[in-house]
Amino acid sequence: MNRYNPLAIESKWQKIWEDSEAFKADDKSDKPKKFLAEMFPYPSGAGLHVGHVRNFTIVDVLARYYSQKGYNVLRPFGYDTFGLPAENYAIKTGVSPQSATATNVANFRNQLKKLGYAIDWSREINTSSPEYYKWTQWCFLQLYKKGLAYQKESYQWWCPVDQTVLANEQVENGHCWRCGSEVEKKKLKQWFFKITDYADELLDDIDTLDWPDKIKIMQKNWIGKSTGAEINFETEDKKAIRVFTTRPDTIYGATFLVLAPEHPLIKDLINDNTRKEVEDYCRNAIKKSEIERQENKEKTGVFTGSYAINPATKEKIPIWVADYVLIGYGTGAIMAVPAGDDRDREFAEKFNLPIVEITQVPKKPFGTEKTTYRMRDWLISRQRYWGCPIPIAYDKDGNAHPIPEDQLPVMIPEVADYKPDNSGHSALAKATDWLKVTISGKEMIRETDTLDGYACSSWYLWRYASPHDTANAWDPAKISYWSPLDVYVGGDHAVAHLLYIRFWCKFFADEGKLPFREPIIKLLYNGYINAPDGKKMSKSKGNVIDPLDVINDGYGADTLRTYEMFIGPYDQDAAWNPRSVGGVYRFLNRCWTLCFEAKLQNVKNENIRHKTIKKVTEDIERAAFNTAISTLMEYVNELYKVGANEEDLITLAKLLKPFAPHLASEMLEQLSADDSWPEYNEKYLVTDMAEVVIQVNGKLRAKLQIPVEDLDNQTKIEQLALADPNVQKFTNNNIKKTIYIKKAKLLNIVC
RNA sequence: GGGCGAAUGGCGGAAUUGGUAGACGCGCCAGACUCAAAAUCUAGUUCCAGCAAUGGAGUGUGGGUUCGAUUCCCACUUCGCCCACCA
Repeated sequence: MNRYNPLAIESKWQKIWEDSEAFKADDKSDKPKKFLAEMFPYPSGAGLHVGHVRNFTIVDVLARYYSQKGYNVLRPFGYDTFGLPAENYAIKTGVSPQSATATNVANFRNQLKKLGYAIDWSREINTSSPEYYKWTQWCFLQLYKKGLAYQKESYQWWCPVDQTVLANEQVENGHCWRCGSEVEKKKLKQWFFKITDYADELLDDIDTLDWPDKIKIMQKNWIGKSTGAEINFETEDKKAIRVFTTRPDTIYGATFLVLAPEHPLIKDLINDNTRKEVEDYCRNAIKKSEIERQENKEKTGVFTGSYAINPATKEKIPIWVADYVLIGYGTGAIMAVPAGDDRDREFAEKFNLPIVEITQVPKKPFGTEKTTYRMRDWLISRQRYWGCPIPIAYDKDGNAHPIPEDQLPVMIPEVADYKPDNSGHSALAKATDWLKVTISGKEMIRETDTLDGYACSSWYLWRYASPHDTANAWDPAKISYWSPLDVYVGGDHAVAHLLYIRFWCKFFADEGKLPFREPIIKLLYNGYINAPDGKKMSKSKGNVIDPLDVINDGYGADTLRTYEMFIGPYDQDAAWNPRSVGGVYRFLNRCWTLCFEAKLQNVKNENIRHKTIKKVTEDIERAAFNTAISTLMEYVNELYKVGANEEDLITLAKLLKPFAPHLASEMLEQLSADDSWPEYNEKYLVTDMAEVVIQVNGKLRAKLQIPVEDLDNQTKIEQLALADPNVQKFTNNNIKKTIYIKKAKLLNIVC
């Protein structure tokens, strides 16, 4: 007797798919298209983990399902290869990031092939290859030309260990998202993208997206639009202090002003008595790490010595400095209304400032209407070697000049030592020859900052349309055929990446380079897979499940894939259960046995077969992969009971193929069948007899088998129900009314 | 502090629009096959009572709406995630 041998079957089909370039997408086709992708991974040295497998398998199930349905499917793959781990590894070992990245990509590619993914390998992209980052630099220059890439000196998050600036999104509870060390503030000249120009459109278009509400709400909160007013308060010597408030109507209760410690007017408001105290306070507050500000929410502040006039009450009110007012939001100054705002009240109580109830509301509002956003411009400078060089050079006066497009890419030079120095420059500053560049005949020095990795991932989906184009970032005709992306799958970057890619899409649409304003139609945001103990998998805890071990232990890729789809709803976190893996293996083994070992039976299974087709199809459409698989399990269990005919096995193999493509291909080959997605026929969904549930006062008391044509005959059903002894026991001939729901095949007798 | 979500057997989960709660899988239990084990197959498995038919209870807690509530409403408890002095 033969046995299900997944490893033999899988290597056979993987070779067939590779040799025939089975998943090469067609740039022109009469068929409707589907463009599907996962959030491309950072290829770490550890290789694939089970979380990747969940993410990529969802895409693969959809890609195979739509192919089987007759769509022209584009399912490419890429690697997000710039980043700190490769650079830190280089600093530690001397192995260049270029070389470590090549090794890791090759390892990922081999592992992906062992999973049998339906990837168009001719479209593989890699953000750290010069052919790719040339166009990342080109994108930067387009933004620069329109004034959307600009330099500004400001206080920025600085990670003292990684020696780099971090964006707001890369600071988690006052700690660096990479190395976990406490971050500090540093005043630096940095490059920014002006994402705030698109704040309104980014906000308004969220409602048009077929994305999870959770993500949409997070993006809305991140953008944080609020409308209010800016009001000028004059000091006694006629200096204007502009404040922002969402409640201009509370101005009669404004009893003092508060400025952020970084506010530029502070130096004009202090006097000889207050100078030292205020300057000390500001210096400390600016230096104070965010973690200290958070841990100690006790209000602190100092009086400047100056007063302003409340334009509503004409009262003289003191001007204070306090770090609970943030320089980056509004105008960096507020009118404090302690009677209406908890923070202002706390401050007033601590410093004995007047708390005045709001007695009137101004008929004509003070100030001018103003909208503000919590979202700040996107800080893109990174003082790191292993990133996309910013295509800028400086003349001898320090003025920035773009590198001409025909001089792209600005290549990453080879260096001997990858360590950044402590002057705030990356290791690129050590490449002395590379630093020198001639633009329009003038000697200049190159920018040594590199771009935030999120810039590289802000356009990669469009590169998939024409990954080898040497004349364009993306081919206009091909991108209009494939884009926008129909389904994007991932479990990370709810705000950052998914907001940035929307921003670039809108910008390039305005440039006439993209014929759509939203890059991703549908987003599936998958949950994490945790260790069997329910905790996060981590090397230090030693609870990591290696997906390649699961395959090589003999279960095979089909079991691994099917198990990860069966583990639970795709959007929820799940804990790995080794025993359940065995259960899925048993299921595939039963499929194999039915096809290769069992005798075909002359049975009529139309009803169960067509019910199965309908349910599995609908479940895949609504991304309920776990119940699609349980439906297939029910079908197999039924076929074991009643026997299977050839049509049953063909249908089973076709429905199974998105999840277990190797086994299904083997079955289809044995059955000499193609893999076209089966259609169900409504006429087989109905049976001769139907079960009607009889309730008395909402409690189940009997089940009746009646001919289907009698389902419309309520009188007859009632008669049959009342003839049932168990129903009689509970009704006692005392019936108030009956409710019959045909759709639910349910009769409720109320008494 | 604010926002969002979740809570169902021994465990993971199902119930898609208010209509038979517990599909499917794990585990457990019994049987078949075997010298035996593994593998495989068959049957059972929410709890309580009962040989059984069947009855009672039951979806975090307390209330409400309804003929009927895991599903809708109100209050609460616990857990998870996100944001967090944004005026």
